[in-house]
Amino acid sequence: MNVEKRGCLSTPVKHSLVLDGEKGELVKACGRVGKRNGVSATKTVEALRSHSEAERRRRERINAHLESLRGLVPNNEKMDKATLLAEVVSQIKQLRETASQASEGLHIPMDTDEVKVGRVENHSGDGSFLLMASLCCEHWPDLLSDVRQVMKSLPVQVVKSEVSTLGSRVKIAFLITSVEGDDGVVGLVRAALSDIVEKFSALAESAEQLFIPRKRQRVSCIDSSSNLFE
Amino acid sequence: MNVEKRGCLSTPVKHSLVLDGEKGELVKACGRVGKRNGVSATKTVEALRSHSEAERRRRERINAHLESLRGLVPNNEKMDKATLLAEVVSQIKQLRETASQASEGLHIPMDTDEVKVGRVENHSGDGSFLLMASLCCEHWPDLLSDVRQVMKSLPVQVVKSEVSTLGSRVKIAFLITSVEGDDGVVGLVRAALSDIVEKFSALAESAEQLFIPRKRQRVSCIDSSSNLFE
DNA sequence: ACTGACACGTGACGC
DNA sequence: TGCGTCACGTGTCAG
Repeated sequence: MNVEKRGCLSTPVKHSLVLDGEKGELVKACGRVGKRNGVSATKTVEALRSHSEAERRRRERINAHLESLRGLVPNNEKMDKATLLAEVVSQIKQLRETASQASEGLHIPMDTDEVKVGRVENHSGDGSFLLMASLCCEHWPDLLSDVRQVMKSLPVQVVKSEVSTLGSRVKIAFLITSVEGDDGVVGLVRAALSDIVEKFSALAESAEQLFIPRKRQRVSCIDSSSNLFE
Repeated sequence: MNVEKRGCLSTPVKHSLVLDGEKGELVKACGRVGKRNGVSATKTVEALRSHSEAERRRRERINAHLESLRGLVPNNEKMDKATLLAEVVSQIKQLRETASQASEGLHIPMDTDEVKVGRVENHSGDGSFLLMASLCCEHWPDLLSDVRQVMKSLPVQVVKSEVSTLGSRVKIAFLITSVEGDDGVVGLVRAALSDIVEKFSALAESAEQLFIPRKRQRVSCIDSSSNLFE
């Protein structure tokens, strides 16, 4: 067995004192007591009693949370403690997946940087092409200005834009048209947007590395960090 | 104690046999063995050993799920088993809330000005109140700056903000928290946001009245007018 | 009879 | 030191 072993298993048997019954009573002193059964015995049994009570409190706390978890999974009752936990972990994973899926269409920023550019179906066959572009990254003070400037420099026209924040993350989505129908413009937009998110990555790497070891907050979904309107 | 009690607590002490050591060895027979220590003893110790091994397997299963849960909460390591479970239940509740929230509010700007402020259910009972606020109005150049400034002056903290545009209309939605639980802050936020939309109405009334009779575009959902990044 | 699941008390370890 | 947390073995009940 390669796992670390703690607890009483690796030690020689003791079981000197046994506490039992509704009230703490010393029942057995099977091993060598060694010394007299005077005041030290009562002290020992009292310590033992408080110990077991503390342990019972801990168990009650854990089981209370476990029961409150039972109320959150679909098949709440009559479930193994282990399978309940398994159900909980799958529930969390599924919730995260659906949350991120909902954010696909709803533009909720995730915790990973990304740039996506794709062509939408031609909306009216008038030679112009419709593109859907989005970038997701950390927010920094001049992000919107930079984005504005970059988009102005591209041979596209922004039809609709939507910026949403979640904590310190920000996602900006565009609906843009381009008269140049080839795929070159797709790569162009993607490169420009990638430049922006990489610009921040490089900018952050220099300062972040000291006092923010690896915060990487997972999707805890509502947090109180900075946002666009700070 | 009114809870059902199971296990060895309510029974007189037994501890007839004790299994210990790396391999199962019978160490002590403290109580009355009663019968001979013949084949029945070896059978008993074998049963005891398989029992403890099964229990260890069960523990390992539970702890494995617990560890995989640790990987899903934000502060994964060095956390109490109980507080870990508490964190998990709050995580699930928050994920459900945000999931339901994401599905309901599409945040598409309408063509009528409006300000909505409402209280969301307490998200974790930690005294802070969660508010949902949104305003919808025409877009003008300094709208975002004004909103930013107003929100900064309020005794609230913006947790999430989302701005979407449709044509020349813009809708800005906030998820904000406030430590002051009374309804005063609701009115405060509503008044501040109403100030903003009225500010534009007054500003527009002076100039608009001549050359923009009644544009009133309906919800044609994707159009190519001005946007936030123009 | 046997297995799995639970609660309990207890030793070890950390602060 | 004492208090809290953990893993362990064990008694006990249900299927």
